[in-house]
Amino acid sequence: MEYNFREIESKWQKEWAEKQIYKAENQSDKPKYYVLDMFPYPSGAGLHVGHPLGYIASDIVARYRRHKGYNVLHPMGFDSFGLPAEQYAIQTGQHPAITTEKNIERYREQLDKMGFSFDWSREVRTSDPSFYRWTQWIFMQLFNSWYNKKTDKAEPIAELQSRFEFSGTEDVDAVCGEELSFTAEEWAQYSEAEREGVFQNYRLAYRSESMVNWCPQLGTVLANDEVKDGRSERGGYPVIRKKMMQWSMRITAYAQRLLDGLEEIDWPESLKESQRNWIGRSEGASVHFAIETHKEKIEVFTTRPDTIFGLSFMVLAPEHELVDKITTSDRKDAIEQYKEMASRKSERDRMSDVKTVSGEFTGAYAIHPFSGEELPVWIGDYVLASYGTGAVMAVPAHDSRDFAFAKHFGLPILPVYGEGNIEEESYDAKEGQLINSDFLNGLEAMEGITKAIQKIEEAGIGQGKINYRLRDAIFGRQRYWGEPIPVYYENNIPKLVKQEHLPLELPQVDAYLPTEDGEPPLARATVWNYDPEKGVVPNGEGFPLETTTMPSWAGSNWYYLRYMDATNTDEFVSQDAEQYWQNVDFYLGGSEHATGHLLYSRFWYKFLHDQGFTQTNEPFKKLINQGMVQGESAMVHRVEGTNTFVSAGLKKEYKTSKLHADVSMVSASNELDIEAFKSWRSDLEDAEFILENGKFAVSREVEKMSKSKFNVVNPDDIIEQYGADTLRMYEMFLGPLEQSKPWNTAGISGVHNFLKKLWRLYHQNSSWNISDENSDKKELKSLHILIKKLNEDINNFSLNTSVSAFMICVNELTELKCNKREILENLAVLISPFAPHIAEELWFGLGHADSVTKQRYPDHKEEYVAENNFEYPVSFNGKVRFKYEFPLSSKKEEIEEEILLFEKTTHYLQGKTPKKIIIVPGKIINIVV
RNA sequence: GCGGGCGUGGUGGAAUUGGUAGACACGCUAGACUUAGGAUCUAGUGCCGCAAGGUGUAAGAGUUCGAGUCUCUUCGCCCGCACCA
Repeated sequence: MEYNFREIESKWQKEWAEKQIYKAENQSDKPKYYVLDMFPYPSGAGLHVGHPLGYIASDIVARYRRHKGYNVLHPMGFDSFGLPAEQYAIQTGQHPAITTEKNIERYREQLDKMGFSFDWSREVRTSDPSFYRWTQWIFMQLFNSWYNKKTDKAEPIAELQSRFEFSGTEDVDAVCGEELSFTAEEWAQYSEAEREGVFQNYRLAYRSESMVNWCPQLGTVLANDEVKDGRSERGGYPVIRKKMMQWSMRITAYAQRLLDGLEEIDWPESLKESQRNWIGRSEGASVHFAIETHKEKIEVFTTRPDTIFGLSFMVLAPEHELVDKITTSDRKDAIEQYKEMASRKSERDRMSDVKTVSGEFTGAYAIHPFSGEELPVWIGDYVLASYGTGAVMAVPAHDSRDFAFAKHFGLPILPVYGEGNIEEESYDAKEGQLINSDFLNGLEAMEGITKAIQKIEEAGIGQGKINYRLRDAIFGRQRYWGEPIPVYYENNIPKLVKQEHLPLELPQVDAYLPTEDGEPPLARATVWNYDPEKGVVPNGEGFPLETTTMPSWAGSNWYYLRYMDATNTDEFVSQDAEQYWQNVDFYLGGSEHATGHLLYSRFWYKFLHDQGFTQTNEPFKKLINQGMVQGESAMVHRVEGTNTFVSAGLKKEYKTSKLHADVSMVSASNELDIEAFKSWRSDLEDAEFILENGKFAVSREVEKMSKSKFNVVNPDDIIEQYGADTLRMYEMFLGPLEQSKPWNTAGISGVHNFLKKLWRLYHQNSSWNISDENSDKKELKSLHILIKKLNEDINNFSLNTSVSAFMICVNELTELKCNKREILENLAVLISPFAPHIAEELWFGLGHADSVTKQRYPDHKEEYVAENNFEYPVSFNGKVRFKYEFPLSSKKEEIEEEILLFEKTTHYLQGKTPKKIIIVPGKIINIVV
């Protein structure tokens, strides 16, 4: 009987699906364990071998935990709103829902072949109205909330309203766009529109005129994390800065809590560091500077208030609102010209051009608050409008950027620390003693900061302040294929759609493009107005609905909560389900979501926590980033200007250019199938080949796996050839989970051979061959070492070494010709998380009717792992510690004899006698001296 | 520039956390069985050397009885942030 993986795998997959064996219950006496994969965007290309890497690892963990007696939630779904489906729709006119549905079907088919233990009854799709109705619902909660700094949590906006009615802004300490100040009487006089304007300043989901990243090619705005190096993350199109009325999320309200929360979660340090950088907390002071001949004050943020006496000028960002007000008439033209030039520069230009110093004098002077001296006010594009207050106090002696500016324009450089050579460069370190600084003289830098803040506060010109780099997240997208924002406009006042009208479903449109006058695609809909009584009505009736949609991260912000109670039609998740599952115990996904998805979902989770909907502080307790599986592209070398190809080893003798060949035409030993290559493309039909030792070789390059590089390896093909169990184990065997690695099919035969060897252990001469005799010590030892190793490895997510441990054990058992029932039963259970199909078949073959999945994972017994341990007591005090190995066969007497000899001869002991010796034959011993 | 991580055979990668470096696997070399199989089994395989032996974890130094592991310097690679005041 051969190991017929095709038959075995399809048989058990069918069986598992029919019996719904992986369905998780929301009530159980068992402890819960929530294993989550980052759900995929179903692209048209289908899955390649890289995608399932994480799913396999999490599936092993999920199956292992089930064996260990946990009630495991291991769901899967699809992040099905997104750009590619929309762009395909623009080209073909086909509704994105149709393409998406097709792609999901294909994904599901591929996933099913790999034997995953997902509970598909909980599947979610972000583009499904039954799902996004709750995304819209959460948006409404955010719209109806403000952030109270005093209680440090989000509270209902109605509560804020009653405060305004009672005492205006007095006693209101809120996170807001700008500090407002009005009395209850003034509030009473405000019109409805004015009031809403005030509320927008406080709501957690709000509209504001703000600088956005606008991508003309994509026709939409992008969030900061969707822009890389001044270009769009998707597509790589240029992004420009533009002022627009936009929906935003006040994530900045949660900056500190998002930072603090990182301490309590078990995530990779690098990922936490990325989030810390992104949040960018810095401590310092906010200082107001008076301007000569003007009422207005310039507010700056500085981390170095200690250097305030080294201040010699001020610089504003060109976009700063005070620039026009304070510029003197003689400087007007120059300033206008400079502003014009700065606004034309794209963000990318501005970043790539950090070395050129530029700026312009406004003609105005600010007053130094302590010395009373005049400080010229400049504008310069090295000051960013989006950070701090968009203005800096320039201390050229102790800040390299201010230094460059001062040198360039010949402004004074006043040192307040003696260190460094300020003729050459600024001295930026926060070390040394202050000089030339009045009341700060003689203080150490850190003391100087504290003292300066104290003096600034006493003088009433500012206060200590913590500033964050984190910006509010732009939430609206000028796209069709996203969740409609559940808002309509009554006399231009944004109002929420009634809850009973959710979901607010995407309307039909004639095309998926923006309109001619640049309105988002939803503006094309003819039925896109709202009547609070009737719901969505044709245009012409009711009030206009919002036409922008939510960004793709909206649904992925909270999908993991929906899995807990996926079919609930009354709530986004029931309290019972949420209380039971709480949060994700183990989350697995790529590191590319560090400052996007993983930050936004923590934000929403904390918001929902404030609302009393979630129990814990953090959504994902443990997180691992699986590495990317890259492709090994095959490059053929063509002699330039000809249709002649030269084998890789000879390419140096010719002038060649390279092109990608499809990896399916290349053998593991890099030999190209010339006939297949010729018939691949019409222009290659009459190609000629210069061989090397009778063969034509390609060269290999490791690149991202992609269709355009012809290096995609399809898991379906691997499964067809070797089976899902081999694929699963091989992907784990490839290397550490976190590490990126190229896919190389060459080694897969080793894993496949292992499974065949495993199979043979249970069979002899084509039939099952199991002995009911008792197992002997060697067999038990081999088994228990494996159990011990597996328990350790799976808990450490070190799955590659687990596969090796299986191989060692099976090699040993094969050598021992072991066919004992006790050993083989345990082995079937142990391998089940890794290779579930073969495990199930072996378990079945051992005569069991129930599924191997339900078996308890064994614990190892120390007595088998180290059965000959004994202690050798000696009297001696010291601290030397070393190890020595005895052969496996050693007897106690032999070892003792050996030690006596050892003590005499070795110089490590320096004539001393060891205190305690712990001995494990076959292993290294520990000698504590 | 700042922050985080890494560097081990021909290849993927192990190393009980300071204790036999190279587990396991691929590849390669021999051989066995064979009416050929992409089958299975045996032996070998870091490098130099016929061998004894020497040498060896990017390079150099240090701590230690002992360093792939700890410290410092240099080189190289990867990731994140970046005119952030």
